[in-house]
Amino acid sequence: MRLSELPIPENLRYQLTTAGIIELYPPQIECVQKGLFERENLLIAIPTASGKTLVAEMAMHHHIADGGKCLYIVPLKALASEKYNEFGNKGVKVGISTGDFDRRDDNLGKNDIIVATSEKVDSLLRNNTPWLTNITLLVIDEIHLIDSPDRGPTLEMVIAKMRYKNPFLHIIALSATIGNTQILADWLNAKLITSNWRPVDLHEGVFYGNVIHFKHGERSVKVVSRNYDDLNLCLDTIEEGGQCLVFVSSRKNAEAFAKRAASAIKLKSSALGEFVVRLESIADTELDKTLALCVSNGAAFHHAGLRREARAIVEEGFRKGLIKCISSTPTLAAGLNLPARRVVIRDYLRFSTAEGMQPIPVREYHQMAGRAGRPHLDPYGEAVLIAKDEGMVEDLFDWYINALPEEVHSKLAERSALYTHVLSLIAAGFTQTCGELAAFMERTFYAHEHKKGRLIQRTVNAALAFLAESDMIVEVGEHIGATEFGAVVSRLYIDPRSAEMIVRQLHAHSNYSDLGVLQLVCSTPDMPNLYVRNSDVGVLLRVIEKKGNLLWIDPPEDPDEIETFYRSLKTALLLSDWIDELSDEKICERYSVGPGDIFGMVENVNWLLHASSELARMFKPSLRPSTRELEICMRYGIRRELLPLVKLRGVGRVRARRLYNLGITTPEAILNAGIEEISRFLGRGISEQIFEQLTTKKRTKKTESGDLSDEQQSSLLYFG
DNA sequence: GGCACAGCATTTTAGACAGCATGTC
DNA sequence: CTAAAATGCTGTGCC
Repeated sequence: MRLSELPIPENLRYQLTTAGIIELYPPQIECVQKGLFERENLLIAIPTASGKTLVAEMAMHHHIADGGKCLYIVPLKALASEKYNEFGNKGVKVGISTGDFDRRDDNLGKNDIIVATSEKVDSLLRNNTPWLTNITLLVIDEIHLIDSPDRGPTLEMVIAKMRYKNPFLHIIALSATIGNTQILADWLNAKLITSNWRPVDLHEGVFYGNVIHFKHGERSVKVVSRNYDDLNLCLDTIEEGGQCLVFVSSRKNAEAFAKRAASAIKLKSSALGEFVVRLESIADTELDKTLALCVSNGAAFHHAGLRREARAIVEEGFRKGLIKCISSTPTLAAGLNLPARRVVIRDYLRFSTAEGMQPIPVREYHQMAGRAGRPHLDPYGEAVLIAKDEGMVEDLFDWYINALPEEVHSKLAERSALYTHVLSLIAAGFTQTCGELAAFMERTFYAHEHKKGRLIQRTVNAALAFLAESDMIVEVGEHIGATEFGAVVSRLYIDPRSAEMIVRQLHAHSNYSDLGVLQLVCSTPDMPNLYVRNSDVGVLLRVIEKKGNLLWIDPPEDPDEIETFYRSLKTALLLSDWIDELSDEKICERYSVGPGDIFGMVENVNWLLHASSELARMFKPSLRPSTRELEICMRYGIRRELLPLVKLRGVGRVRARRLYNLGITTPEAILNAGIEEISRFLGRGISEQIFEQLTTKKRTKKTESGDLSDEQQSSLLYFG
């Protein structure tokens, strides 16, 4: 089937043709035949990189041409950016909405396509965002994630809510290959498209004894290193002109492999030098320096300890073919599309606290293996598992290559999921009575899967009891409504249990302390915590002894709970070091984390501190100012004394500290020092910018006080 | 006594969504 | 609790 035969807008056809797309792939043809343009709901379960996105894109343009509006849901912020860029510049208006972008952007709804994470869509639904009712096509990318215990329920609820709001919604769901596609398709009222077709041949095999054993045939690999099979596999592909992706089970493993690969590859190219320089310019920790060193030889590692910029540089270098190999934790498996000719799945066992070493799921293997082979660039792709002994060769074929993909099941009945979702249904006005609530739950995938059992009702009741007990909802007869508290909690998008803890502790303490508040928010279920090592315990005990009076939560009696207590305390201490202006390097060393971890934790705690200061406004106004200050200190990573200075645009943690140490501690002091003086310390351009603000601010203040002359108004316009 | 180091024992272990309001050196 | 690599610790041999 050719592009020219399809009922898609002319400009899209043109764009695609220019990009070299003329003929549709077989699974794409099937989508068209099954009614893509007749607005049949579709569940498309086909391998990665076999053209799912194009199907969705054609459908979206078809809707837009008809005056429709499309919402594209993705699981990751990085994926949202990727899709946003991909859909742009094709004659339609594209918007993006994730926690990073869009600050209550009223123009967002003016776009034809909106790309958003599932949590963000849930948040928009809770705020009754008006344009959501105008959505005619809902695309759900990676819908198999409905199976995820922590985030799946949100996705499931978002789909149910969107269908409830808009009964005629056209749905296209994209999925990895899964075991029980039919039941998911039935729930969505969708036609099913499954296929194993791939645009590039994928050779899957197991490596043992210097030979890759494929289903048909084998391939021997040159022995360069006596000790390292993984390295030999990697060098083999590079020699052939390809690139290699090695998946390992821990960050340390990823780093160790990249170092070995770097010293074996020793590639030098001037193009690579640019990437090294970029990495060095943002390097302030050992981790960054190690990465730069590896990259200078053509190898890299990739994991969540790296800050986003560093990850982006590595990805770009690999995509341009300059970096020859990346060793990675699962970050790259689920994230953005970064294909390589050969993918080595070295560690198929991964540690889990509850169960020890566990084989990774088949679906994850497929996700990694699916990265093998770049369409149009590689003649084929290879996915290679490494066997540790001869007997494992057969096993690995059975476990992964010939295995059936796992089934997907609703996790909505997990107790922890329902507190927030039940509250949101009530607070956003989806359901007004117990009966309506039960009826709404009938629309979920969970109910579809468990037609007879009504197990979920018990969990719903437990959630209702908790919400009523903590005054977030009130039940009057059959009617259920959210209190103001409940409505705020739902909109802040925090777990009701977190909100309850925060409010309870705010009530219990009049003696404000930064550490106490940090300890509190770090103890909520919304905060992921650091791992506590044996050697940390001594340090923690000393802190409890010395700063115990500042803590808001006492050590638990129950020895089973002490671990959790230590973990939240350690996390609070890291954040407390951050607002004590300890350098990234020192923090990374002290807590054995990477710069990416610091960033992630600060971002996470910012969100919770914001929620806390909102709750303080409602329940404990006396603590509101301090909490609010803490929030700002956390955002910049500064001590309180710098607060007046960072209010100025262009002044952050570094410049504020420099000024302060010079004795210039307030904006007024800056004015008094004069522009010449300040320029000597901060440079001319920045100083001019600062002084412009300071003079503007004066005028604005007058405006606010009420006496507004014509002159002032004109100057305001000028500065506005 | 001090030190280097082999060899054994113990420890450690992936990832990442949300609010709000604008700009680090 | 299953593995495997990194890290810590102990004891030996050497000067």
